[in-house]
Amino acid sequence: MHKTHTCGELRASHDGIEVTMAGWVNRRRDHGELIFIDLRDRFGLVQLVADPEISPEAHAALKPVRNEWVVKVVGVVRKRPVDMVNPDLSTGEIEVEVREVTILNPAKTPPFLINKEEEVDENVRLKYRYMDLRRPRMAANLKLRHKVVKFIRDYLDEQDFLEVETPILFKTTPEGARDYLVPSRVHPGMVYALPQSPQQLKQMLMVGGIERYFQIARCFRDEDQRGDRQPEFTQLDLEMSFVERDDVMGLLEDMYTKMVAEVVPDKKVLQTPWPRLTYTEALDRFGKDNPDIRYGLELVDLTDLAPGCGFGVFEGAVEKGGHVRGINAKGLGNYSRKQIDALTDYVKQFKAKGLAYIIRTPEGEMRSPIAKFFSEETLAMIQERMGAEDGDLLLFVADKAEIVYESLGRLRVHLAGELGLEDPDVLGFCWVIDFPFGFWDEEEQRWDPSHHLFTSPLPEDLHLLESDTAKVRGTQYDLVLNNNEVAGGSIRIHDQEVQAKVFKLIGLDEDVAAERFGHMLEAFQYGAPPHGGIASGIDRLVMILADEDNIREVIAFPKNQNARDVMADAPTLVEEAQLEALHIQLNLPEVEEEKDMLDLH
RNA sequence: GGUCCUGUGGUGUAGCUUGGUUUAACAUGCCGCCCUGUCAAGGCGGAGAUCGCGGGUUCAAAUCCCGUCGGGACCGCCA
Repeated sequence: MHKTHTCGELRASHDGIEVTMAGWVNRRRDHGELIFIDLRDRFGLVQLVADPEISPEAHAALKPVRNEWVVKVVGVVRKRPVDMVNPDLSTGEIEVEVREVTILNPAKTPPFLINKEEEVDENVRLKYRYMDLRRPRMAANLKLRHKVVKFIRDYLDEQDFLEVETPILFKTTPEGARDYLVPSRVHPGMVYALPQSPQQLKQMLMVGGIERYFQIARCFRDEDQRGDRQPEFTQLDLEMSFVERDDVMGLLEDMYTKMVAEVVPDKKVLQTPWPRLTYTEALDRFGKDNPDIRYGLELVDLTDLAPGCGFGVFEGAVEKGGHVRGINAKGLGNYSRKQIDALTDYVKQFKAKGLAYIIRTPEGEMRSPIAKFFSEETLAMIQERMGAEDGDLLLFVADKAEIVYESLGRLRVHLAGELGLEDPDVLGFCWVIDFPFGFWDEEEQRWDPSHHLFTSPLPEDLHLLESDTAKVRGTQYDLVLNNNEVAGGSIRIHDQEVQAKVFKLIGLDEDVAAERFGHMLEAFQYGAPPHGGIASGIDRLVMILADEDNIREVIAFPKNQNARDVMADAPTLVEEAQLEALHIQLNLPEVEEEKDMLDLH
């Protein structure tokens, strides 16, 4: 070992001992004769002092040393005089008097400062990611991520789960997201696909008698990026046999509640046990199936007041079967016309035609372009239902139900941001259950499962599966945390007949189903236990626990929005010989071809 | 595929609206000299940007216009 102690562990009690330390130069303060160096490793910072009267050789050796050089020193721990203690440093009571110096590696001037919290262009950070990882922010995020995963592994191990690895090279399934494909050399023209999730495999493990399985699984989806989406990401994937949905939900709830207490003890879980909302309730109250329950601003249904209310927009929407709903933006009664116009533009992104409003100024005046249409009674009833007081701003959308939910649900989150209602130290976990089993796809003329095609309907709705599909609810459960879906699962179909009916509903021919899922259908004929499970996005979960708003901040080597690795510069063109071995001929769009040719030079 | 935002020394910003006292400013970093108690050390001096790229308008462009490339946010997409 190049070190006897880490840079974070020396205390006053080590006074007088000889130590060997190694790390990176975090900062140097050169007084000419006396040189101070803050030496950094993953465990902390320690002050080295080079005094030419004690060791002229060591002093001379440290003279040329600069930031981020890697050095090893032998020295003696000295307690600092009381007035020179640095209370901001865990090792601030001592310093190390340097006797010998070895330069393990000099370093070029870093592209950005490691020792200073400073916003740096993300492209630069990603190009020099190995430097970025030395900074406290990334180091802390990776440590937190480790702790989360470690807790999960320990907890599930104690609950008799087995961690089983499943293949990365698997079979393409055209359902769901676009697959990443891997061409086969041995089988010309054929491909493997990287798994979008180990869904089928974990169900096969249940047939295999594993009973309790989990995996910290890498998943791949070839879709466009977002702040919370990467082409490859990590899921806690788990599956259990002989369980019902309460068992799976209960397990995850207990595990994450304990995990939060241990890993982020400063954060507070909003409510225990976690609230359970039906899909319908989530939409009615929050406008979305991934609600942020940390604050109010809930949607208020005014649909029943619309007929004959006198305001044509409301009446018309309801006549066409739509809804009228509102939000009381508490305390925004001082909003200007311009600010309200900005809110209107915001909801128009989500296809709302407009945003009606009633202002109650803090002085008790009412201002509204629509109030004049209503009778006194209706106006009073609207305000009463919305709990309106002086100083409030009432906002309304009247439209098709989906548009009302989407626009007000988004507006609610937007307003909460403006009002500063999103407390990062509060974790608003909640379950959303009783999802519709599927949604009718008008274009494709078939049912589209709201979870996936192995999700079992609720047993009590099973008899409606073919007669009244729209009324059937699934066993799906989603775990939502502060506006993010962080887990989703279901009880699976283990009955071939039910599975066959579902395939039919979603428009999968029997022979197509057999080709794609024959292995599963066959397996289910050999004694499949009832089973269910859940998958939880680790990146998203850690992102929230780390107070980051981008998933890239909790991934060591993420890809950018164009799915490029800017450090290694992947993806790249490939040698002709490699393509030949894979029996592949390129058919590039003309413009792309020119661009790629240029890239080669 | 679409909408919006963005690009100025190594890094972070100012300047751009209203073109010309700009020889492009400030902070930090970098280099050199001085300095024995600093911990964001200090003092003095210095180097470093043809303002992403291309074209246009103009007597004159970082600044206005068009195109293009890179980055980001969002929509579509993500069973």
